Amino acid sequence: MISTDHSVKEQIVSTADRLFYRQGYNLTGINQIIEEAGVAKASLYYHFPSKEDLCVAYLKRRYEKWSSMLSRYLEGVSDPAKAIVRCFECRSEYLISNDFSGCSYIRIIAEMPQRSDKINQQAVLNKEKQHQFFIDQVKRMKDIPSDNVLDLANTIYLLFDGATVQSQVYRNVLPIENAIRALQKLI
Amino acid sequence: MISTDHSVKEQIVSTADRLFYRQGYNLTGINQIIEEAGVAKASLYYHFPSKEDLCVAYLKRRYEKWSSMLSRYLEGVSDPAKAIVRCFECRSEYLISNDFSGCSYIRIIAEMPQRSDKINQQAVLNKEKQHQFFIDQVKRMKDIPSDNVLDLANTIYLLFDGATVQSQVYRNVLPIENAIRALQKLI
DNA sequence: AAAAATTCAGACAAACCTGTCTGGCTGTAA
DNA sequence: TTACAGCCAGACAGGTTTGTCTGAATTTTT
Repeated sequence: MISTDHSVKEQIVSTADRLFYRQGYNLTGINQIIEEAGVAKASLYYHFPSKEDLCVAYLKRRYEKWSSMLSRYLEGVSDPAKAIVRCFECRSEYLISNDFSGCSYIRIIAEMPQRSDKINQQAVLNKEKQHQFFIDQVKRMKDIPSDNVLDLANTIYLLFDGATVQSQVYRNVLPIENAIRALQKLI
Repeated sequence: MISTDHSVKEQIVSTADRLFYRQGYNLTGINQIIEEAGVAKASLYYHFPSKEDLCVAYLKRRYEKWSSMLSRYLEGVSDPAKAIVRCFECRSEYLISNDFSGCSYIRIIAEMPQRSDKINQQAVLNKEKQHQFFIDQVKRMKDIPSDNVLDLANTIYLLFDGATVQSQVYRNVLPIENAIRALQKLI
């Protein structure tokens, strides 16, 4: 039960993750997912009641991938200012290794503008975690007056999303490099 | 001939503009467009060979709308630093009056990741015009060393896209206000 | 061994999609 | 008057979509 459950369900999620991220949610059909995953359609609907639920699993998976990659980039880094720069450097590698597909949370919101459903809630939740990361780092920085912490974190967060989106648009990491230069004047 | 031609084609484009921007390109069907526009399907395909071509017209229309709105915001403004702030204030009203649908160029690229077609070219072209606006304004600013012009313009451009995207995600204009605060420390 | 959970292949339903085509109507231009 | 541009309604083709269902096989748990 454990090994088979893991194998089939894992195969479905990882295939959906790859296709949703590369092609977009609306342009990826269930039939393509099951074909490339090598599983039966009934197996997919056994684990996920609907495509929508599979999408939520996809967004969670994206966060896990980003999060573990970021952890690797932060190994041995104790200075919070350095950690923020490393986060942007991580973003650069993340986008390169994912064919400049941008931010999955932003993209899913761009694709499905109607709100109040599971998908949008998960996307916004994930984005808030990114926001919180910058708040946490700035709080750890010395000589930042406490009433400026949120402002600085928000500015960094704006640069982060701007750089991610522009890297997707132009298909290169120059916007990330621009953001890092801007960062270094701020912190 | 002139009035009828204008009336029907214009009706198609303005309806497509509204629906593509609100619902997204892939979730909007030709049938919904012709129904809400009150025109025949043959009329739509008389003016536009394909949905793709209609989308290009939509992107051009979006630029016209943004551009004319920005011009109103810049009336009587001669100081370039003030013009940049006004551009962000304009963005705030633009997003509010469009139900926080974000940037149509970014969204279309997010929806259709495959490149080298007319749609992506038009989207990138429109984004480059936004970029160029900031470059032009920064160039007009006094006491900016010429080798810092591009860096400053790029930073502002990053804040602009970051604020636009986050306003769409969170459905409010707080990110724009954050960006304006960051701006005022830069210029 | 019996029961329950998991997986399979694939048909099927009902709805949608883009784009084409038929055939006819109207108004303007030559 | 003839010709053509513009527009109409709607059928149609050929494909796609998500999700359901059948019925059987396999694995795991009890």
